[in-house]
Amino acid sequence: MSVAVDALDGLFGALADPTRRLLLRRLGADGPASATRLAEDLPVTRQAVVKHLQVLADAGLVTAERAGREVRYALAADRLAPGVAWMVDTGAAWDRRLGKLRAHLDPGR
Amino acid sequence: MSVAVDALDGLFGALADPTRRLLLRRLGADGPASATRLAEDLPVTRQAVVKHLQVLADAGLVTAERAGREVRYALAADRLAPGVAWMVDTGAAWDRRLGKLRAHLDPGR
DNA sequence: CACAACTGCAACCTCTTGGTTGCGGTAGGC
DNA sequence: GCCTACCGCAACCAAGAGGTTGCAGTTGTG
Repeated sequence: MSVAVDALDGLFGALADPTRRLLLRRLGADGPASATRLAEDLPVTRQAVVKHLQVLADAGLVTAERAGREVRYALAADRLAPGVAWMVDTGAAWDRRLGKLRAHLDPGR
Repeated sequence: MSVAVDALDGLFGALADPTRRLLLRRLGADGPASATRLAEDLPVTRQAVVKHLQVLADAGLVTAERAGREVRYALAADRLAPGVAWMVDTGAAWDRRLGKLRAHLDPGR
């Protein structure tokens, strides 16, 4: 299963697909649901949805819990945090560089 | 070239690869550089790096500017914003739902 | 019990991705 | 003017992603 060298691989990889982002949005807005139910509104098969949900689960963005003969998938939105952190960090490093550059070009302030 | 239906496809897709994240980090930390120079520190060919930089450029995360016989690639960190926004929005929708649920379960305060 | 509704597994197919090699073009240095 | 960097294009390749179909297993209901 190629144990993602970096957890961010799984995270951003999961978010790279529009269907998966839609699933996350639905789960966030309407609450937990089963794969069969989620597939009803989508132009793809239940199996395809299951695969997407598994990718999301591997990335930790979704939790799967069995309830009788259903499996309810729920959003785990806190797992988005590392992604946000990475982006903010990267942007921050860039800002610092710009800051230094600006200071250098304009030492008088 | 499959004109990414959603710009977020390109953004998250670009960030899903560790080599590309590394490139962004380097460009952010050390400033603009050429593909040849960037490839020196990586275990892949220049051509592979060029392809990665093109993906990043398509996502708007990097700008390419010709300087003599070199091409300097620079980070465009502000393009990370839509990604951050999407994540925060998704998390926020989830929080609101949790809030309503909590209010419903515990109306006494 | 019998039947309907869900899930789970597996095979298979096509298109994309990350990577390589080889070669031809162009810009600077001596 | 010649040689040495760089860049750009194209062909090619193996592996993975997204999707489908078909079928078997499990759980709830009349």
